[in-house]
Amino acid sequence: MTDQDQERMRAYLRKGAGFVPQLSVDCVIFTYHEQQLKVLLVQPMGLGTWALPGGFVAQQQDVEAAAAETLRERTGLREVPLHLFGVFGKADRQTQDAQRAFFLAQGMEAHEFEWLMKRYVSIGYYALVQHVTEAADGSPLADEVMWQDVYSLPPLAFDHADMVNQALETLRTHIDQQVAQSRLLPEPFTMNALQTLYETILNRPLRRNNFQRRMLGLGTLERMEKLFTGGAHKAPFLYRFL
Amino acid sequence: MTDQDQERMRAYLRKGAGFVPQLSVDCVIFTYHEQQLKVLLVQPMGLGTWALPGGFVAQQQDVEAAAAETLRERTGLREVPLHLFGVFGKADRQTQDAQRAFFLAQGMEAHEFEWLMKRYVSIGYYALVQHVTEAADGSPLADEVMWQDVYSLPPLAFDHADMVNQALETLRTHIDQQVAQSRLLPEPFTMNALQTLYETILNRPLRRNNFQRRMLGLGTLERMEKLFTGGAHKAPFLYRFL
DNA sequence: GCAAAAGTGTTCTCAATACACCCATGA
DNA sequence: TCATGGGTGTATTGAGAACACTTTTGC
Repeated sequence: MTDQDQERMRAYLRKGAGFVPQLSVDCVIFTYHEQQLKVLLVQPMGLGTWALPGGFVAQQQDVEAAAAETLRERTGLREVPLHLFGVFGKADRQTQDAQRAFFLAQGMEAHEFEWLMKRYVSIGYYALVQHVTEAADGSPLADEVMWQDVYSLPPLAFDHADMVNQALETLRTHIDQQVAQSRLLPEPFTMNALQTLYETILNRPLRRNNFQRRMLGLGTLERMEKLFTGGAHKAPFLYRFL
Repeated sequence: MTDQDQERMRAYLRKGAGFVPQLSVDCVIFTYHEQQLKVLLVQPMGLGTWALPGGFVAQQQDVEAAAAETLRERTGLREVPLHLFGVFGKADRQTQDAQRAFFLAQGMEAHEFEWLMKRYVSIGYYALVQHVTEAADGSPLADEVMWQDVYSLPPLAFDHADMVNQALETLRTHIDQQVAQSRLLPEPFTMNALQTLYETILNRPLRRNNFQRRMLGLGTLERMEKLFTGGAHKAPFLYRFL
């Protein structure tokens, strides 16, 4: 959690105003690095559990803008299209104990947050973004923020593990658009690199030749010159998204 | 709006407690009657505008349960699967004027609801249900409740017209499951009746023979005996959903 | 018998799939 | 030269679309 977040959080906890009560946004932010599909996790200070980056919605703020703000603060990324993937509105999705621990971790006294111990409804947004290691202010991501392999997640707070799963399912059904828009791979890239990315997201092997035809059929790839360097074998074409 | 609703509404307005503040659910409830795709609309007492049936979320209530409750009160239907189709969270989606008119229509005095004049975030659910003309208590649907042809809607409150459009898009993409689950047609029905239903929902003509093959290919239809009565021509098969 | 509605068959296309083969490279 | 990775061609399958033909029925 960034300092800025702490600030907003404290302001919310103390003032109890300025935000829409009992409403939050949580973001499942995927990236791809070192052949792994990763999710951005945060560890609110003093709380021993990892969680999704989330935030509150200011009274004058669109709900989606609140999610975008969270994304910007944590990764410095702007103009990234966020997509709704679910609403988490079960009355008992947060236990009283977990909530209390959360507020205590913010350094609050019990009497300060007792009135806040109500159920929260959370709106879930996801995005697939470039791998970044800097927060909005240009500083490196703090210790309490990390990219974690989606296939080996630590225990997460509340129902955040469910959220990741639902977001992942949604990402998979919209993989073509998401990958093309994300500009995730350093261009130009080889077809093999693109295939590995797809296989990582879908978590299953794809057939090389069919994959190539399918990708070229989408009409979003431009073929460029050849690659000579690294390969110990035939030099593959390079591509980039239109 | 039913009496029961009025009651809940007043209680909310007066007590300002018991519900999650600034959060609502709105339901787009589709049915099919007289070869028209219809949407359930309500007209809050005294307000000159039609609106979607909506409600608030009690503190101990799941968000989806709040939507189901609305559906049950208005139509008496239970166990109907509701599906999320969107979140409407723009800060300015309700104008102050419209909100004021809404509260005034409830018979409230200005000083009673002034503190309530805040933005609302609404969770949108939709369902495709059998055509019913009775509310939960067995009484006929009141004057302030009507089924209206989706293709000729009156002006709706707030952003409810957008909601209907989004819900309709979602319904169309899941038409097979929705129609099969809805038990909308009186069984047994002819293939022609089913096709007309599809054409009404999709708002475009379908080819008779291809439609038949596609439907039978779904594996959810059971073919029965013949129909003799009405037809002035060849007697068609009858079907029902498995 | 004829028009209209209903049932069924045929063809074409396209995408997805699976299999197979050739090419280029560097160890 | 040969194992490996990369590029491409081909056959098969199934769904969807478009067209055609036959069957049944009341008038």
